[in-house]
Amino acid sequence: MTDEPKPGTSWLADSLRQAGYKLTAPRLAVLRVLEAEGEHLSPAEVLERGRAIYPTLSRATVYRTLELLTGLGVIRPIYLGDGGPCFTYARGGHHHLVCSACGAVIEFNECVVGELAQTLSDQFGFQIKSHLLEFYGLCGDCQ
Amino acid sequence: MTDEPKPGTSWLADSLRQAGYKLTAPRLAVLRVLEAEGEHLSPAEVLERGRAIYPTLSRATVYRTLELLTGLGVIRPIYLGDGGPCFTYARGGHHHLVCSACGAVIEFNECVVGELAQTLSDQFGFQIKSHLLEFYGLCGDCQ
DNA sequence: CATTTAATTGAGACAAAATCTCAGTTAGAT
DNA sequence: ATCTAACTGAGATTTTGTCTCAATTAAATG
Repeated sequence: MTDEPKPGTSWLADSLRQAGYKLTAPRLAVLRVLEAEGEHLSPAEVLERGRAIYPTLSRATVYRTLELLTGLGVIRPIYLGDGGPCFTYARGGHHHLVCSACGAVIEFNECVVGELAQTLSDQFGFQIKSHLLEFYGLCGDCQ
Repeated sequence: MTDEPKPGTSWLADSLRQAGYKLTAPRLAVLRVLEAEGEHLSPAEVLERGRAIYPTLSRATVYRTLELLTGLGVIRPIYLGDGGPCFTYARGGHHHLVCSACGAVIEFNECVVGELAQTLSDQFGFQIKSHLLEFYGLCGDCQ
């Protein structure tokens, strides 16, 4: 075994493989970008960074792969500030304070939704994988 | 005093007026659409429905008005499923269960964030106006 | 009520983002 | 090694969002 992980052994890659999708070089490039950055990447950024890994990566493939991963529930599009959608892992929780005026995003860690998640899961027969909790308002500077 | 609107006046219109913006017919058409539907309207839908009220309403005006209201913190863009952004009131809380597979959105009412909101408000000097709590996963049909 | 003025508007050019098509390529099963 | 359905890139196309500018208008003022 080398120190380098084999291609296609990450959580994202495993998700694709287990769902029966092929692990192609263009897809692996997208996965590597998502795994390297992890948070808050727009499709355009994924394309740009992905081409550093796999130069002929096409925009269509980026969108297709993001859609695929979204459908599998392993990444999620979210909205931060005014900059269009970006993608983040759909694992665990994401917690933001978003300023309506300047668009600043503050992350916090308290998680108060665990019990509620269980209740909702039971109540609606919904299998919960992740959550997003955002507060909107005015940051200290903008008040 | 109270946020309860007087009869004949709307919360959105009052927000614009109090911020010093003119209450024009095109803007009122947009407000009426938002107030009639309230939730989850895309800019294209606002334009289409707005033109039923004010036929020459332009796309630019829709975007400008949505941006204005967003800047005032009275509506918020959110992403549901795979569609583009849609707008919803930035008042109180919005609580969704979103299915990663089929895009179904279930709303629920339990609110567990009140105490946390106060804590964060104190901790970050952030004035909180609304929140969004979404759970992602698989709905009963898609499991 | 008429005048004034700065905010607001629509139309359409423009730019950016996202989707679709299709012939060629490829991962992975056999 | 072969086969085949899944996948791909390139670029056309559509959709979405932004910008400009001359014309219009809300509302303050007299």
